[in-house]
Amino acid sequence: MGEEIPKIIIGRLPLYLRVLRRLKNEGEVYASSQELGEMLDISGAQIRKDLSHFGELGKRGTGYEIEFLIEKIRQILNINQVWNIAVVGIGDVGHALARYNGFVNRGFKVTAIFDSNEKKVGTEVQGLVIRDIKDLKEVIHKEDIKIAAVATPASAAQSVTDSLVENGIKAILNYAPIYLKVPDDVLVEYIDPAIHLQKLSYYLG
Amino acid sequence: MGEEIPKIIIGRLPLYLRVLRRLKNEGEVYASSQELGEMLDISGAQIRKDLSHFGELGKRGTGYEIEFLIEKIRQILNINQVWNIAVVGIGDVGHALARYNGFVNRGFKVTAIFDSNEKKVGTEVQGLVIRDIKDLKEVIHKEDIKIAAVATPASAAQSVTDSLVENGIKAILNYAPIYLKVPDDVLVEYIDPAIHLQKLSYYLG
DNA sequence: TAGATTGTTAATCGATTAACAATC
DNA sequence: TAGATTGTTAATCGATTAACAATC
Repeated sequence: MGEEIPKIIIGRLPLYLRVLRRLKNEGEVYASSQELGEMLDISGAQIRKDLSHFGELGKRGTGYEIEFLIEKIRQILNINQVWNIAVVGIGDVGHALARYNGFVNRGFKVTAIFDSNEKKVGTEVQGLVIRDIKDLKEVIHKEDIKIAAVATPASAAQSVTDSLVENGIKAILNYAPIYLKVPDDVLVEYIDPAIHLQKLSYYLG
Repeated sequence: MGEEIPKIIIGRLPLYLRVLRRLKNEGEVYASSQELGEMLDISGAQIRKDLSHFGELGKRGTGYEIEFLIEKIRQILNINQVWNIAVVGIGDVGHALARYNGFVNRGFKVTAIFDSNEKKVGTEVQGLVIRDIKDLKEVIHKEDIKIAAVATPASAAQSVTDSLVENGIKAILNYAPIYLKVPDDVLVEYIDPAIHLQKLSYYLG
């Protein structure tokens, strides 16, 4: 129970959740590891192994009860609650994030948006007022925000990150095309479309 | 030489490229594997091992010549050319992609944008006219497009993908929150902010 | 009971790290 | 030459897969 779960397994749980939700929507009640594996292009053995870290979640001979497994994974990932998210930098990407409806029911809600441009501050996006980046401290504490998305230009990303960390942010989704320096107890995930495309072009010869 | 390079190594090359470019901008001429490793939070040994797959690219006692290594990695990744990109689905995400300037100088250029909404078709984004999705075939061939980004709603993503594949697209950057079924010779990379956030929230207890 | 599928062990496979001779 | 750092081998570590007894 107390064992450390490998990061790579945690990384697959959200994918399991996504296909389980789809199956549930389609009216399915049970799913076997093989069935799930085929939908994700991974082996059934791997899915069983991954899930076994969290207890005996399936029924021999039957498979996994979808509704139960969804609830279980939501618990494991701590998304049986809604996390408030701050978005910093309301350019195209920040704007898209603020309006993104893929967060609904997946555990997250953008509740604060920031920019440093005086012309943007005070205007609204999706019913949220863009706040001045100077108000970071106040808003983060008031809204009890622990996760932030950095969508500023690369030049501003590190200093914005430093402010976020200083104000208690523990996890960052970084869209700026640089590696962010953060303390060991702060987590960062990177999203950079150019990086993803560069992986693809290798194989296009 | 003829050996297959592990996918995980190819995945790191774009990151190496990014820090090398940064060092070059800062006026540096040489970088050691340890220095690069510290900037990326990986070991120098791993960087040396990765690069050794492509020849003897460094100088013992000195490190790697930055400009040379950048050029070499660009060659390996096939981004010493510009790939035309099609973006399908011009909602917030598609719009952000069309206007994204992080592609410049990194090997890619959005040259065609598509939507199925008649009200959007014909309007311009970043100097590009939104084309009807029915014109996929014509435009893809005319512009010699091999890579596409899918930024449609989940419900349309698979059928759009099928059309793309039918028309010769070999690599897809998928923003729709579903797993896409494609033939073995077509590559897909996935970007889903909710999935990334779910990985983070696990660690927030 | 017969059939199906889990949970788990052991075997395999692959990636990372440590260490150091080669060499700039 | 002395110092530094690569390229590479061997050792270690970790992840995936195969196989099957347990059991629903």
